[in-house]
Amino acid sequence: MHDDTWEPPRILLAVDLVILTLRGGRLHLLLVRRGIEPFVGRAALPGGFLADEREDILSAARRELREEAGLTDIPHLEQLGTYGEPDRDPRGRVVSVAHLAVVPRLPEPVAGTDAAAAEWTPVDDVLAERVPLAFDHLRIVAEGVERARSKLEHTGLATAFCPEVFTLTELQQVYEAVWGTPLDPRNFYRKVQGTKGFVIPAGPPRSTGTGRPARVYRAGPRRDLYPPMIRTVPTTAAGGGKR
Amino acid sequence: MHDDTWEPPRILLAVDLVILTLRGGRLHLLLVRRGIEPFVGRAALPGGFLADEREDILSAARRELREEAGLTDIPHLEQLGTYGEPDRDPRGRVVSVAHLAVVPRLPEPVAGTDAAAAEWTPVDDVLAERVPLAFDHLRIVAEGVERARSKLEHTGLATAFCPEVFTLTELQQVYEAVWGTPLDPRNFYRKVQGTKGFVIPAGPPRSTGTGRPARVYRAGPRRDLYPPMIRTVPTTAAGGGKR
DNA sequence: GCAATAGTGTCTGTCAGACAATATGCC
DNA sequence: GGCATATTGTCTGACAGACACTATTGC
Repeated sequence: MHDDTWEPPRILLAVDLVILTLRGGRLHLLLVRRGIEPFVGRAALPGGFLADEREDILSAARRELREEAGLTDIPHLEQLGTYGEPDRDPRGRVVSVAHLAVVPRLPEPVAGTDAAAAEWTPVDDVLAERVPLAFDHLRIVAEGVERARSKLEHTGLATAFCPEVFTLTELQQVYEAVWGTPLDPRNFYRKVQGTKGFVIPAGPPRSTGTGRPARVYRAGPRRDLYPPMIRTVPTTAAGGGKR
Repeated sequence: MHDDTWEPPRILLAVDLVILTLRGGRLHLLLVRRGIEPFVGRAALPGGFLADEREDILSAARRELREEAGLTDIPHLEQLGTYGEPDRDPRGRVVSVAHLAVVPRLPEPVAGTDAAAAEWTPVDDVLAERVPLAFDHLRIVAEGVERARSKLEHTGLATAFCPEVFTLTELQQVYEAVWGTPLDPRNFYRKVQGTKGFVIPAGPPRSTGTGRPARVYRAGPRRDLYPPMIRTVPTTAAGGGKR
């Protein structure tokens, strides 16, 4: 197939991070402002090259999370996909392994050490292309958000958006924000409580200022939800066929 | 963070392929026998390095599929994940992008041009470690098979295991083989036919030698199945709780 | 007719969605 | 008490699982 002198090409390996959280009932994404070419000044996903020959890919993702976003406790971090089109980076052949991270709401827009600026941006603005991104990052964001939406259905990922202890209403708001659909609280309660191991009680009810105090829970050990949470589809206008 | 002379490491990029098919009602996997070090003589996934600096990752996967397995029509090929632990390959730092391919039953064990030998191996034998694999390929296979099982539930992937036209019984056998669960044909019929766009009629019934001839279908345009096909879980011994 | 497989109809329990009613805090 | 939110309960339609029954071929 090749002659004896053929050597496989060596390429640059990067990691990129889709970091999602909830702020004010809306899904937000952490973006950094690029300080160097290419795409100077453009918003981009946090990320960077492998530090050295021996760094593990997941470790690199965690390091970037720390360096660029100041995030140290990561409730959830998983590989999303690998993007390696030959021309995605004008500097040469760069293959990037994208990761999805989900974090609870944090104190404030974290100022990274490496990045010029890191800020939370509403996901809607990014997907609607009101905020242009560098490289092929728009596509990566779209796939990351869809992954998160899908994982909400049949895993306990939703709890990763919440603080250590949370109320069921807060958990419901996670679903509503990520899916963009309102849910009936009563059915939501029944569903969540009927799914053993999804959430577990954590202490006495906590007053929220107004109304009856809600019981608090923490994330349970259950990883796969069955039956899954249902992402209701807007009924197709007239008559409503099945989706 | 680094001094000005720092340069990111350059690494080798490979693609590996988990190619699944059905043979005799059992799920099989294509393996090649390694002809060179490391792991000479050991079974391994088909795969190889990027051909050159400009080759796309997906193209590389298709090329390996052709070169090592002689497969040209690929009904389904998708990225599975990227494996890059520093010590997974004794030759140095190799990062591999694994892909999942699903093909209909083929004429016979294809003899590759590159590989010393390519043969279909029952997935059970691999997962039970009766057939030892090179590198971290066992883990890749496990994740590929689980991905296939999962995609059967909520996508039309099952049709990729079938020839151009097929009967519903054949389609049912795909589910039974991949999931390892027997299904009730009558409920299966009802379910599949109630899912618009999953399969579409293709010509008159075809006699199978004995019994009533079955209607034939081809894969429909539907990609996501809702409601999903159900993978019934063996009831947990005594009393049967929900899973 | 008989064997064998394809395909339909019916019954029943479970679960999702709608929504009424009750509980418990703050003022 | 009055307001606001949390939580429980009930009703109903849709669907999954079990299984009896009919249809269509080869012999």
